[in-house]
Amino acid sequence: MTETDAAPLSGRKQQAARNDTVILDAAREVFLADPKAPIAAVAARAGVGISALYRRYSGKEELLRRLCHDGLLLFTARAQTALAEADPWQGLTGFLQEIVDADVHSLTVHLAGTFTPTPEMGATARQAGELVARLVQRALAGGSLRPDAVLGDITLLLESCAAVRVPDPARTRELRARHLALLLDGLAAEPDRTALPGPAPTAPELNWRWRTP
Amino acid sequence: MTETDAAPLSGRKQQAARNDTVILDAAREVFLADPKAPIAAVAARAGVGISALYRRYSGKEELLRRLCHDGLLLFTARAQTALAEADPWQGLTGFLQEIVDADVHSLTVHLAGTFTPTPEMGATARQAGELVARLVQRALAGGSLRPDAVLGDITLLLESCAAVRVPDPARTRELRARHLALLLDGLAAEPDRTALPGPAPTAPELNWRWRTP
DNA sequence: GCAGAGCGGAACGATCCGTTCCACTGTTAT
DNA sequence: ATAACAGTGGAACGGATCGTTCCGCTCTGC
Repeated sequence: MTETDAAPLSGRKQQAARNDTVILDAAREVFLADPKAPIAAVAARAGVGISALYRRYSGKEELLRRLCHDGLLLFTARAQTALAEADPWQGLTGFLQEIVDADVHSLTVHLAGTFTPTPEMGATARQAGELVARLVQRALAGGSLRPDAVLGDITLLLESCAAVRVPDPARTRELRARHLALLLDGLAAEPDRTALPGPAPTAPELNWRWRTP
Repeated sequence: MTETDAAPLSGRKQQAARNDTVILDAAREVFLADPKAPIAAVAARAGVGISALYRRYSGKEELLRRLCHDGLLLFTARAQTALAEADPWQGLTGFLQEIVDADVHSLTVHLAGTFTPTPEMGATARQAGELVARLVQRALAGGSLRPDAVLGDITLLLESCAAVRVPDPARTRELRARHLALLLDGLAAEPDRTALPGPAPTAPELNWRWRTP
C-alpha cells in the first residue's frame, strides 16, 4: 500500500488522477459485459463511491458517450496505421484482427442505442467508415479480396465477431480470432467462387444506429 | 367482420382458438425484436388483452419457455430431414440456411437467459447438438468441410448470423443469407488453407446458456 | 488550523413491468 | 328465458430497479 515514487504521489490529487483511469477502465469492462448495467456496478467494480463518478461525468449518458467516442477514436487510429501497411490484404486483415481482439466494435456498436449520439460522434463514425472503405478498395484493387465483397460485408463481419461470447473474456478473444479467421477465408479471393447472394449491404442501411432523432 | 364459413365459427371457442395462435405469433415477433420486451407489448401486438395471455400461460416465463422449446423442436426436426439428404455438404449447408432464414437460432439463444430452462429443454438441446454433430461428421468424412472445422464452429456460426440485424426484418433475412454464404465459403474444404487458430471450441464451453442453477 | 476538494454511500423519486382483479360479454345448458 | 360460466379487456397494485441527489466525513494544501 505504500507508494514509493520520487514524485509527490500520496496526495489527494494523485488519488483523483488514478480514479480517472480506474473509473474508465471499470466502465469499459462492466458495460462491455452488459450494456445496460447500472451505474452502481461501475462504481463497485472500480472500488469507488458513486460520487467519484458523478464528479467526473454529468450522468450515465455522458460516461457512455465518452466510452463510445474513445472506441471510435481508437478505431480510426488503427485504420490509419493499417492504411500505411504496404500489403493491402495484410493491412485489412491485420486491422480487423486488432479491432476484434480489442473488442472495439462492441464499444461502438453494443453501446450505441443506450445513449443519443452527438453530431460529433456521427462525424467520427463517418470518418471511420471512409477509412475502412479505403482499406477495402485497396484490397479489392490488389485482387486479394473477393471481387463481390463490399464495405458493408466488413461491417457485418465486425458485428458478427462481437456476437461471439463465452463467460470467460480471454477465451472469448480466442474464439473470436478463430471465427474471424473463418470469415477471412471466406472473404479471400479464390477461383471458382459462386457470387454472394442478395443485394449487397449499403452504408446507410448499416448505419442506422447513428441516427440522431 | 362477418364470418361466413360453413363450420360453426363465430363462437367463443373459435375466437379462443384463433387467439392461441395469434398470441404465439405475436410473442415470437415481439420477443425476437427485443428479448426483454414487456408482456403488455405482446398483448398489444396480438390485439388482445392481458387476460387472454394469462389464461393460457401461468406467467411470462412459461410463455418464453414455450417459444424457446418450439424453436428447439423445429431445429431438431430440420436437422433430422437434413440427415436424410444424400449429399453431406448439401445437407449441412441447406440445414444452416433454413435455420438462419427462419431465425430459429434467435429463438433458442437470444431468449435463453431470460428464463430458467427446464431439464426437458436441456435434453432437447443436447439431442439437437448430437444431430448437428452427425451432420458435421458426415461433411468432414465426405471431405467437403475443411478438416480443421469442428461442431463448435457451427454453433458460433449460428450465433454470429443471429447477430446480423437491421430494422427491416425482410432485409435482415437477406443480409444474414449473404453473411452465411461468406462463412460457408470459409468453411468449405480448399487446398492450401492455413489452419484455424486457437484451441477449437468445445461443446461444454458453448452450452453455458443451458446450465440450470 | 482552516477552507474546501474529493469522496462514500444512504435515501429519494421516477419509471417500468409482472401479475392480479373485477366488471362485462357472449355462449351454452337447463 | 335465464342461470352459470368460459373468455376477455384493461385498470390498478406492488415490487423491483436505477439514475441522481445530498449530507457528513476525510485528508490535503495553505
